[in-house]
Amino acid sequence: MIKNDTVHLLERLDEILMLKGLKPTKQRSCVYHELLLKKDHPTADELLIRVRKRLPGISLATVYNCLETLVDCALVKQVNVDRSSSRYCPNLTPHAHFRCLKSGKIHDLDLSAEDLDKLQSILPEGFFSENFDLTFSGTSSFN
Amino acid sequence: MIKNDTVHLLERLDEILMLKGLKPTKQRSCVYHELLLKKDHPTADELLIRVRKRLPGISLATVYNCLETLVDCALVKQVNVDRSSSRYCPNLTPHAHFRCLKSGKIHDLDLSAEDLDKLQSILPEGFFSENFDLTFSGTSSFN
DNA sequence: GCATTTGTTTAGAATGATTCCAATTACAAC
DNA sequence: GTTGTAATTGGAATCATTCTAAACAAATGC
Repeated sequence: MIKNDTVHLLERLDEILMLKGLKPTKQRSCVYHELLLKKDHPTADELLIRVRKRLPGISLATVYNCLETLVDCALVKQVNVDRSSSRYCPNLTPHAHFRCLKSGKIHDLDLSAEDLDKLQSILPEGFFSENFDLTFSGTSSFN
Repeated sequence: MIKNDTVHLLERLDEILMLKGLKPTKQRSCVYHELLLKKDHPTADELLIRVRKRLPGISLATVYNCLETLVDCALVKQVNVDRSSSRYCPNLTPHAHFRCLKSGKIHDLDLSAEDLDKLQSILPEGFFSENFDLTFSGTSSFN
């Protein structure tokens, strides 16, 4: 059975950091922990406020640094919608985003293997995609 | 037969502006014209340089204003990839974007009705999309 | 144990894209 | 022609993010 809970993910962070020659600091751990706790899509500012409950002295620059590290470690995805602040998301399963124009909320839409095939099939010859970014906007009944 | 050339599109701009109670100015016309001339995906800066060949006195603020108006008139799409400068695109047919990680170029990928259906089919119940934004990144043999 | 090294965090300054603002300018209607 | 309204302009302001230099912390070698 695959352990997939917060504790396990936090351990995994430390392992990955070590492997990359980076240090497992409490700032990195807390930023990641806070992201895992509430899987909405917070901005760096919002995350700063949450993380400061545990680490009152942490700075915004550090939150940005930690997030950059987490993205480099492929533990977190950076979500950019329009030109507003980047949002960060610990959901690593392939998914699209849906932005509700009424509530402003961003929902994850998990994608099946079939969905992924559909997306791949859109690519014409000569284009090789490593990554994609799919964001719908409209209205959702799940606010 | 549908007239679809630059002249026609420029006339259409003026009509749409009039209908919206906005004025058909030479700045708006030139910015749109320049976008139609070379269908790459210029940023506001790049467009400023091009437009200044005809309208040497135009300011960056005006280029931004004109682009905003064009986007409001649904004649131009604003393309945001990551957090870099917005790019502007006069291609109104439904399409996705492909960013080549080698050349940095952005290619339009035109989408068939079938492709659009595939995208729609990704949406779960309760989500109603008015708009989508699909950007692939990877490598392309068309540089 | 203590000094050294190296990576990390911090606060504040700097940057870059975009928007705002107040003053002109350009038309259009009277 | 004067008046009114919207558009343009240049520069200032804003916002998110990155940079910088100094302080800090943890690991290593002595």
